[in-house]
Amino acid sequence: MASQSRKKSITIQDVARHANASISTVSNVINGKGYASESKRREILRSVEILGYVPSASARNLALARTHNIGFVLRESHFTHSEPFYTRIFLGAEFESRKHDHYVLLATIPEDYHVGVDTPRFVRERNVDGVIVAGKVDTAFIEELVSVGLPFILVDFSHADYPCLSIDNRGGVIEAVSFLIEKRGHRSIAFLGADMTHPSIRERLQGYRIALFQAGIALNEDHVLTLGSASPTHETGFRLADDFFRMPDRPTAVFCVNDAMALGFMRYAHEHGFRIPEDVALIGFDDVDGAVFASPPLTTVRVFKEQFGEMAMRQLIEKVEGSSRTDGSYRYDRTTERLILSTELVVRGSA
Amino acid sequence: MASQSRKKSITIQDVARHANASISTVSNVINGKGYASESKRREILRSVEILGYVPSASARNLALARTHNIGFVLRESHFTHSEPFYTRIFLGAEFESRKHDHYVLLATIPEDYHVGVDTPRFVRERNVDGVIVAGKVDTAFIEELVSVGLPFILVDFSHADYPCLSIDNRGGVIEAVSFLIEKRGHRSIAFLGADMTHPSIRERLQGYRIALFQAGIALNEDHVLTLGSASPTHETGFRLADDFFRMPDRPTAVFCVNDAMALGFMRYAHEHGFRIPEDVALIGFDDVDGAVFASPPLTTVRVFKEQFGEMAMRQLIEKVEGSSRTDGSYRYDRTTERLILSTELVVRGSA
DNA sequence: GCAATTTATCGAAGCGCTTCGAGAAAATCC
DNA sequence: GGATTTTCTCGAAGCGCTTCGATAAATTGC
Repeated sequence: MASQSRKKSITIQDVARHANASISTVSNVINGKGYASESKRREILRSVEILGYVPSASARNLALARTHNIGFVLRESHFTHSEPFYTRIFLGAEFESRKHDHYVLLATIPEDYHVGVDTPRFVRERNVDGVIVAGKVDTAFIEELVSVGLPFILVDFSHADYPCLSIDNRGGVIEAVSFLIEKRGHRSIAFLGADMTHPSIRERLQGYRIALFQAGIALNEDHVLTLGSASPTHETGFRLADDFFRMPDRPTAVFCVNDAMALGFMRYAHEHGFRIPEDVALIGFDDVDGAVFASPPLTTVRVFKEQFGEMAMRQLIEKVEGSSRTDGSYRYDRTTERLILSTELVVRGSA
Repeated sequence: MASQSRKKSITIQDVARHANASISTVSNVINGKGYASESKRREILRSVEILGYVPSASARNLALARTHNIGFVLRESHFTHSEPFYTRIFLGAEFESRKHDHYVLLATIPEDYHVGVDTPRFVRERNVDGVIVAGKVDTAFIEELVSVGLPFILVDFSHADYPCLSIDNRGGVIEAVSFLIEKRGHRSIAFLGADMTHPSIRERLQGYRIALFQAGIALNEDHVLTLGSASPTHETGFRLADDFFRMPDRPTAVFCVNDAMALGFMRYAHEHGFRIPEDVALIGFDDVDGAVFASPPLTTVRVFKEQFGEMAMRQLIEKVEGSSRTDGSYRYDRTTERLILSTELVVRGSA
């Protein structure tokens, strides 16, 4: 059974000996640098094949002062809810990282971050070449990243002038709300939100306002229901639904700031005998997995999450590679500082 | 703005110089090995503090021929569905890994695995000290792991004689079904399943049988509804619900092999006007996030997923550490080969 | 045809760390 | 008090890789 002797892994030395070449030549051939005669190259490659040589990452990293790791950071609460949204982004990033021969190290940080205490191990140990920060995090963390000089990119969040990748929140909401107005004939539409300090959520609110404005509908502030600083969760949606259905002159449609809330809203409706979309039309944002399984399936604004993660990873690696070339110092590339990913309205049964 | 010069990171050399000691002494003090006078030790520690020294993982790994990485492998489909079940296990593992100063590298492999082609990069490059395999994977992969001599542990799966960690599937189902019988007075209970080749699912079926037997209820094979080799997904649950509700002499309660299926079943019921638990009582397995938000909230068998991941990580690291000490060869510790985690019945509205 | 390039190949120094002796100094033993 | 043993400290040899010259051979230029 599985008693296995530790295999002495074969090194570049072995290849060199086997191919009758020097270590440096082998290294060059493998990395496609420098010169090498066709014959030598072939022989070395053959030896690599025969011996099954695979370079040691540790050794290479040590020599290159690179780690080939990218850190991925989110807030604890995001991951603990196994938030499908960020999970997908993570997935996209992970996927992309392989193409570039990088690994992704994950870490979570608490909501209120304390520099030093909560510092992810991989930044303390400088065990990553760059960091992807997903979602809203304590800005103290971002500043720490800056101070240790680690390249990073913010995803679905923004802060000061740092490079970031955002969703087209405004555009997405405008499309959704305009759809309710133009295609479905609603004139009275509520906005349900939470955590209104979040940049993305503010943008969604803006989108809502703009869409109403464009349609010439006066904004009724009573139609904007938010739960202070609560997170936009299923639970929050459920609670706001309670407020909503008690409204005297209740709107005929609802836009929820994300799908989790929309689903919570939907559950409330179910449990209280309100019908969707007959009694109230509902649109969410994100297009999470559960959206399509809801009954009725949720109409929502789709965000291409995997693509989002991929993009972030690509941007970051580009920056990292760039910076390692011009050794000494690097500068963020102004042209790719802020990217915006567009969304797509997915019309299903709820609206 | 963020133009930042690459900081020359400080090394053990710097500490040695600053503390007026030799490199080897510094190394010893840091790792708590060998001898060191109290004065020297203090001085060195102080220098470490002042200079903010953090050992380079690459260098240490190279010297120790260890990576301090643990691989976590699942099937693509599992992760693509952002399967909350495995995500949680991953989380637990990730969490535990930090305590032991390890990182977790994630990889997915396709359903039908081809040795060599699909080999996760970290096993090809021997970039991990051990591997956690979550869920059912192609056995070819497991055999590859054996052949390269990488320690591993199977989670929620088992194969041959390899170390594994399982859920108490049998016990969990027995508790659930007995509950339906004894506390809720059901005498006719259906079993909905899928992917019946999966060890865990077979065990659940066994549990179902045992519970009926214990209650002196004759097993009616027609009450076991399965969808060949399909996965136990939301969709599968939905489809089997259709079969179920068309049954001439339909049972009064249903046990679904997991929550995803139960939720799918529930959606079907909703959409077709059947009421839960009035028309049919429903119990799932896993206690996924969505279970509590369903209406009615789903009664289910809770699996402690995070704990599951933690446990797997602890086991694996123990094995890895052990093996690196007795250099040369290691042997699996027979006493911890197969661990079983118990479950808990969570009674909510659906039964 | 000889200097100037370009191409090939290699040895050796280093990346930052661990660890194995070896040599001193201090403590312990009869 | 001399022989052991224990404690302390350090230099140096790796770990497997990249890379910077150096050297030599082949190619080019005029």
